[in-house]
Amino acid sequence: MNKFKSSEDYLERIYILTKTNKTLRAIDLAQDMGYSKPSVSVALKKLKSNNFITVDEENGNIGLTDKGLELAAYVYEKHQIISTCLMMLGVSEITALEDACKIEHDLSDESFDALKAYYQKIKG
Amino acid sequence: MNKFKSSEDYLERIYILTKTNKTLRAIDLAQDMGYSKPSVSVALKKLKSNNFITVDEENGNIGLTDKGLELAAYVYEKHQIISTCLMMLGVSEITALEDACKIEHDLSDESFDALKAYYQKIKG
DNA sequence: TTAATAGGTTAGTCTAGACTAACTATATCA
DNA sequence: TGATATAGTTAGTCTAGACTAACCTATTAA
Repeated sequence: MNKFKSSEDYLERIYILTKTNKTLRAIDLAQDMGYSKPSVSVALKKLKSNNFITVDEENGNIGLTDKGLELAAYVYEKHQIISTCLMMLGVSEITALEDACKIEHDLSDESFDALKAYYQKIKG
Repeated sequence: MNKFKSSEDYLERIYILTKTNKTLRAIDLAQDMGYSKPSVSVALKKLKSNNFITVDEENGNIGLTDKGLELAAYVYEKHQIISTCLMMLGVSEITALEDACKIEHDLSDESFDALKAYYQKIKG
């Protein structure tokens, strides 16, 4: 997992942006994430070759494959629960979101499951 | 902080090993951490030039400077509290320690303070 | 006295993931 | 028709932090 931090970040962002935006191209992602066009181009090429995303030949629109969607949704759920838990501890929203962005890649499934169970119990 | 993960890992390990071992040399650290001698040599050179550690010219014994001790103790405290909190959530010790090792470098001071306050309240 | 062992360093390689420079291709506007 | 803007790619650079190969030095053993 540790090895794919960057890919997970891209996937999560694609997941979020394709939920709100109608279409998403490489250039939109570059602007959103604050990376250069070449960085995004190379990252997307890798995601594509690993079958996480599709890129429309015609218009360059990015979409998630089933496999990509599954991973992206999981990373996003981690992000949401970690940041919410931090905020419940009194951490400011901005810091909680920042920290969640980093921690989400490091937390094992076992720890995440435990955190999620705790979160659900608290939430009632 | 994110940039110095590796240095923090070395410092934390030096902190732990100098508490238990009488002396600590590069080779001991290499064996303990599972890295090659050259990797450790280069890492120690960096820690030394940043004034985190001292290395005895005579016998190669590694020691922490005040600055190094302060950072190492802080990272170690993070490690302890994160892993303990995870275990309180029901995570196995081995996973909790592994995850804490990674998360300790990412958690901001603000989040750590909040987690620590929570931990102390629970512990009573 | 020579050979082996232990500890450490130097030099060079590899990978991920960012970057810039420079290119291609398409579309639009004067 | 030709200039400019937009989107994307390719090639090459940089950094951190691991690696191996090969070296130096000091100590110990035959």
